[in-house]
Amino acid sequence: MKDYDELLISLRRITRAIDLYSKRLQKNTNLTISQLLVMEAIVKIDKPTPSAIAKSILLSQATVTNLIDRLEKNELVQRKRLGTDKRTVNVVLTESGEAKFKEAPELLQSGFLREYRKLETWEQAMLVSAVGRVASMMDAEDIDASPILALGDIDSGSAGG
Amino acid sequence: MKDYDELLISLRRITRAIDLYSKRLQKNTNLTISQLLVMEAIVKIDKPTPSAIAKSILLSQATVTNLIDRLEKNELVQRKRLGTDKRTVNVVLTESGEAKFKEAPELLQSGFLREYRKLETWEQAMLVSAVGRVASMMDAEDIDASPILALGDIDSGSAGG
DNA sequence: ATGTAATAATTTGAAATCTAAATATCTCGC
DNA sequence: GCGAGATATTTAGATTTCAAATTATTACAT
Repeated sequence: MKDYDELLISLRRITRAIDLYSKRLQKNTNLTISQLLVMEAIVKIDKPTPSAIAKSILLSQATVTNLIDRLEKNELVQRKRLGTDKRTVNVVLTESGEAKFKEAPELLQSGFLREYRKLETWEQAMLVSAVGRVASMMDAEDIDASPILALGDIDSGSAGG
Repeated sequence: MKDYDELLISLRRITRAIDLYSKRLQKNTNLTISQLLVMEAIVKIDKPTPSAIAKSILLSQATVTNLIDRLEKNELVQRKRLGTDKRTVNVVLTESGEAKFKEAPELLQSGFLREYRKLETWEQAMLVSAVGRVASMMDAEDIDASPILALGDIDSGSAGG
């Protein structure tokens, strides 16, 4: 039993629940959470290029390209080269994309939201703050990338990140 | 701006951090978090069958099969049909699997663990409790997956939600 | 102008993960 | 002993996700 076992399990429960919800959405609406996030970013951001979208929803550019591919195949978004810089791509919602986006479901399980909204304000704030704190501790800059190398890689050269 | 935006972002940061850490582990040790979890389960569980492992680490059976495939290919585990029931498979660590498992890294980023372990006991408990609460709210049984049925399936028709 | 470096996007390759369907085996009743 | 239904596992197919390698274009220095 490690001192972080319980936390680990809770985190796995959360990520799994999110994944399952995403898959359920896909089955019902043919859109996953990630795809919806991309569409939301397109609406929100000023000039929604793949890289800007990636930054705004915390995904790599490659992943966003992939998601846009799928959305484009389903004719919900369209790529356009608009500016003078021909490298940059602007992504826009199609008409059917806008329609679909308007009636899109929430990005978190409605069961969760129902419970969450029942909480007192201070309780909500407490949860938000705790989860935010864990997030900060988790994605803090990786000074610890090297200690791992030290475990199995002592003799060969360091594989830089 | 939705009332759960901040929470959503924190959750995404967490899942991403975990995913990136898993990929970094793979690069350095040729093992992902999930693979390590499977090995840990094999050590911990009495009769580690794929289904028992799946239940213990909160993954589907199919996923565990997949992970065992990979571990077996790398000769870290072995499938054995031991009992009288020839449907069940027992998974055991090979010698090299045991060796690798012994020197395996932690399942959470060492940076996170360092910070976490600096906290006062009550603070740790608070985080664990908060994250656990979110997990419970998230993976609670989805009564809202089929609200129509929940009302008493009056005309046993439309199932799709 | 010409070549090198930087930037934007895409492609490629690998892994994790799920559901649903297929396969193999077991148990029970007759 | 045989067939029906249950149980354990695997296979198939889809999506997400990343890093690294490629491709296309721009910016800058000479």
